[in-house]
Amino acid sequence: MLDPKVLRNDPEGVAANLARRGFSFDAAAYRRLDERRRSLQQETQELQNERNQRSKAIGAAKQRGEDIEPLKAEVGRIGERLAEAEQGLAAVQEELEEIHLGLPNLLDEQVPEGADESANAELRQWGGIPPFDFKPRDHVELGEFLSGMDFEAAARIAGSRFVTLSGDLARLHRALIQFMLDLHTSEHGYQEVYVPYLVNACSLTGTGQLPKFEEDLFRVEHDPTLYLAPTAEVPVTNLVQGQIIEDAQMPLRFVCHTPCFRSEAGSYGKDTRGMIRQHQFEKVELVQVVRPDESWQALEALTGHAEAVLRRLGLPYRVVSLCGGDIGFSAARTYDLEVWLPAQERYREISSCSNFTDFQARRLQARWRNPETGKPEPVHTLNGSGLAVGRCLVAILENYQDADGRVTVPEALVGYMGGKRTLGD
RNA sequence: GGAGAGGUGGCUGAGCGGUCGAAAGCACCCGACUUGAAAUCGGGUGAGGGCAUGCGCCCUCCGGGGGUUCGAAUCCCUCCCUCUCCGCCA
Repeated sequence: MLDPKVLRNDPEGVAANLARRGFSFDAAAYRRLDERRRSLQQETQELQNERNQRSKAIGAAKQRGEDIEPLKAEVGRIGERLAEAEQGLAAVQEELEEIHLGLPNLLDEQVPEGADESANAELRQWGGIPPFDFKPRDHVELGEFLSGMDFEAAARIAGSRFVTLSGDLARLHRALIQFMLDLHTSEHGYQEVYVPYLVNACSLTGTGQLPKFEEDLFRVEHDPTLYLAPTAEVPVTNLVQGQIIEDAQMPLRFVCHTPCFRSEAGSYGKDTRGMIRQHQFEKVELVQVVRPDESWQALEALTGHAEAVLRRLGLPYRVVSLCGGDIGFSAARTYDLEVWLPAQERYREISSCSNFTDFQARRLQARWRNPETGKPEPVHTLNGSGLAVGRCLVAILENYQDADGRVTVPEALVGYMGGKRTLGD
């Protein structure tokens, strides 16, 4: 949700900013609607005031033992007018609320102009593009060779866009999770949390998935108030929903491993092969709740924490700043980490790190007590994958393969693999 | 699923249908005392919004929604949540 004062005072400026996303906002219509709200509100409040005054007078008259019947009749008539005004006001407010929940966040100045991912700006690369003196296999082939990655079994169990892992691959998958959690808790100052995987509509509205993106979610048929969480961002950020956080508590840094569930409606042709795009995948998520003046600095730090995972694993990657047309609904600025996949000969997203500024905080009513003003004010929230586990597994298989299809275990994971250094021996 | 108790300001916790936005305590802020601090004493301190934007005036909010009433934190209905006991169960 945008700052209502900004929206009211400068709807044209808001419209200009949102246009960079390709989002059209009718500032003039908004002004008219807000004017109507204002006059209806004034009228309603005047009538409410009048009713309150007269009702109090009735109370006083009654105590004096006077006849209050004529007074009651008079106030009754005000009540009728009031009910009408209140109804009109409620309708306009509902209309405004709907608009407010549908408006994406304002873009930060530094977000590159552009309509789609081709306009994303590369900020840096790490690890270069490693040479192969053979034609690298993709992770599906490697999974078949190593045995333990089974899409057909998953299809029997659930359907398409699922996978089963077994043996060393299942352990590697778990090793990645453990490694990431340990790194972020022991070296980056995050507190590990465990949260519900089913979330309600209020939480999803708070982080911005609802009301606009319901089709991306799985909803529980048995209890339609619940959805499967599409990312830990939802339950973890909602830890601060409705809270007023003391200055001394900040910044809050949470790390959380969860499964993520996405319907992938509208991506029917995309990434149908392999583990890249699944209905269910694991992620280790980083969430920060910070003072407003520290959020840009926090975004750089958080991105660095996600990058550290790739560096420790020795996986080549690049960092891109998403352009206006590619960035998510709630984000003011987003850095994607893209890992190199030799079989695809391209970089693929493995982490997305965003500063949501006060956008989620307003929806969540997550505030801190600003010591300078003594007042509760919206916090800033951030999150980033640290990292997507399935894609990370894919990247390791593809980058660490040899000509025979064996896979070297990255040094950082050997301890988590019980000392095992090579898969497929 | 059955029975009971309860949901009030940052926290704890009072609250006869009318002067209750709400006692008291804690916490916090200012001041006094003190070399300083603690303790003590005095005063202040909820949130959101509208008008004025100089002091200020007004509205809404006591889990959510609906109802009764001139008037509801207080009465009625309903839903949600928390706690205790019983049943079922990983």
